[in-house]
Amino acid sequence: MSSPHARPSPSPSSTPRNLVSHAPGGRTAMVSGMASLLEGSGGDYRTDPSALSGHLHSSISMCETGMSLSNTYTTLTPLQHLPPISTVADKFHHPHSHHHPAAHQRLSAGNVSGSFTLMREDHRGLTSMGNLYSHYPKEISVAGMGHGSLSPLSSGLGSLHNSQQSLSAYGPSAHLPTDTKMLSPVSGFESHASMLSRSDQEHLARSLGGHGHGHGLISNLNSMHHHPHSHLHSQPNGAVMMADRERPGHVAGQGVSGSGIQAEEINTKEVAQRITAELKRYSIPQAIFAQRILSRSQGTLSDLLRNPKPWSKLKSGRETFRRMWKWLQEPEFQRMSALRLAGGSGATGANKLRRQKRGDPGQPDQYASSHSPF
DNA sequence: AGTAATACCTCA
DNA sequence: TGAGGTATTACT
Repeated sequence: MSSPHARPSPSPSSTPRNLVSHAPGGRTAMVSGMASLLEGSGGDYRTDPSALSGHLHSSISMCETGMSLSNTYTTLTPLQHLPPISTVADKFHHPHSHHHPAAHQRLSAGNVSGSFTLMREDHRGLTSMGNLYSHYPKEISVAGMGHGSLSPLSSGLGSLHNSQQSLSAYGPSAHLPTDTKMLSPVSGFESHASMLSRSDQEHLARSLGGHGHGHGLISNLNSMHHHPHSHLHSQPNGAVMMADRERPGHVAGQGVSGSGIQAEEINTKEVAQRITAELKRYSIPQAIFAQRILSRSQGTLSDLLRNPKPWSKLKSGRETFRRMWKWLQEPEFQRMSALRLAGGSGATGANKLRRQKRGDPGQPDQYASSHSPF
């Protein structure tokens, strides 16, 4: 290892990267909101939940119910950072429901935040988070979709029929080719749901599922469950579950080279866009998400997000997409916890260390997350 | 497939 | 103008 890596001399070869138009959006402001949540409340909701319910709106009182689980955070293992990426490859899908078969429990099928096995009453947590988060997301939704002046709900419902449409409102996805035939007959569900604030999501759920079955829907949105059928089910999150015998492999280059009993074909494009949207929404820097959730570098994430290769073309890269996809399944607060814990506890120290090897004081080590709200 | 590093962009 | 963040690309 004589030559670690020849530093590409800062050759100012004018990189033609100005052809992309970024969608503007006051992020820093949102970051502040997020920062408050994660650092202030975010950190507190694990250690001092009562502080929240103390001065928040009464509706947060529901959170009291879920607060018990907040305690769980403190007691539970603080997230054993990221397992070897190959570890979570194909084993995160069994909903080993022990006691309550059809109930309202979601299992965080061990991975990023697998430490938290949350059992809660479906939308409770979501609702409470909705209140907490109400600061920032709305703003961005306006910025992001302001072109159409669509209310989140409207666009969301619209996406039921055209899942890509709402997403295409975001810069990077605006240039979507016409081949959105991959999947997502129903992906519109979570598609828009994830874009809505939690409270909206609840409303939507209620609207769609009625009051009696509302939680059922949410449960479906957040947890995976394979049907005994032998047809491929489009998961509401951009993945298609395939029976071991019904393996297309001919669809628009998204064929699956599954193995074993189950092959989740993830619509990489869909996931990429979803992630992009979520990151934008919550002002989560790519670098943070990449490192904390994906255990990858910012550049990698950026590339994956912008140029997602079809699932069939992926090899080991599938793991990365699986993580993204998995993260999308998590409820808000769990996602945030993952983001925070993974880096805040210095769990992924190894990742950060490699950045520091430069030892050059002049560089704003943005990856060190020293200043990051996360 | 990913990392590292930097050019470039947007915002406060 | 500085800082934070993203896109791009050479290299492994």
